[in-house]
Amino acid sequence: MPSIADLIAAYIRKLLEQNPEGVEIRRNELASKFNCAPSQITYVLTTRFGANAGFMVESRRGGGGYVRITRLRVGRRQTLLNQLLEFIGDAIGSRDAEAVIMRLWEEGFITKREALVMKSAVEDTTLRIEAPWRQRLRAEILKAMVTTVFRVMTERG
Amino acid sequence: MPSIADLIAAYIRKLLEQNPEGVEIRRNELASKFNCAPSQITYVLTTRFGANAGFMVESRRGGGGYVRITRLRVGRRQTLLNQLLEFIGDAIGSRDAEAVIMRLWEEGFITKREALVMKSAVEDTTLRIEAPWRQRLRAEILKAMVTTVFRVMTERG
DNA sequence: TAGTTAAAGTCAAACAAAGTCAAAGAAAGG
DNA sequence: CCTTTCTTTGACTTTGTTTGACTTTAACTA
Repeated sequence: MPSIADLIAAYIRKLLEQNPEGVEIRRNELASKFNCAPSQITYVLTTRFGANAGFMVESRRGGGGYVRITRLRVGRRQTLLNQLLEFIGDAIGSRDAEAVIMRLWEEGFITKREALVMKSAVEDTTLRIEAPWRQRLRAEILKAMVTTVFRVMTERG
Repeated sequence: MPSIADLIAAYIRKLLEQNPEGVEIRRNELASKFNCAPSQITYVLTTRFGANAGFMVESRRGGGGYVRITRLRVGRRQTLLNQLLEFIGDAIGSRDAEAVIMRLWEEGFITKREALVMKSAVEDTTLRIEAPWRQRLRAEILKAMVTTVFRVMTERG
């Protein structure tokens, strides 16, 4: 006998099939539809639709609140992250750094503004420090930012 | 189901699109159009069209009163930018740097993700370099990013 | 000018979500 | 059985919205 959690998960998956872009539910509504505590929905969301399952969950409280669930193109994501980190390596020049950032932007992982902010952080004019160290430092900073982008993308909230 | 507040906000945004210079409404009229308490309009104005969202709201009471909503031009932002740049100075510790970023976030100038990316760029663990230089470098990077945030915002208008 | 009326503002209370967490219960594994 | 892991629940918290009673300000009118 499947648990309620499984039924709810199946239901949400069905919704997602019908609308692959992402679905919006109301926690309490769903809970009463399945005759369970609202926190059960939260449980299903965290156990079955969390980061590692390849989904993103956003929500809002208060009147007109909602929970939005969207699928992430997960495969490409992880590989891109690894590709980029490898490409950056221990040291990287400003031109290559820019290429990394542009790539992220083209692939739709960051906004233009984020791209500009990131770029400004690793420009030669910002990193005023002796040449051999500059490349290393740039690599550190860039890797930190890129990793954050990908990490945050999979978090909730 | 979007809240009334969202509907009202959408309506005002539509008005602003049609007339980018600024828009004048009558609070009570709008309220009865949306079947809500007049103070609801005030609520929408303060939560969705405040200074941090880049708008200015002027109003007048009494007979022939009105509420005018206009996009904010650079002025006030500029002062915050200058304040922050001054605070950062030539060198800054990680705690203060974080405070700067938090301030930007609280004031609504950057998203949470942008905040996290910026923070990751200036963390101690990222800036692996001798102590006295680290503070300087952090200041440079932070100033570059903050300036970019404001510059890009201004471009968007 | 005083009084009236027509606005808009303020603020706190009530309401409406969703989140958190720990404890109790059920299944599964050894 | 006994332990561990997964599920379910409910009390409490946090966040966001809606309302209404009361205040302030401006314009008009006698």
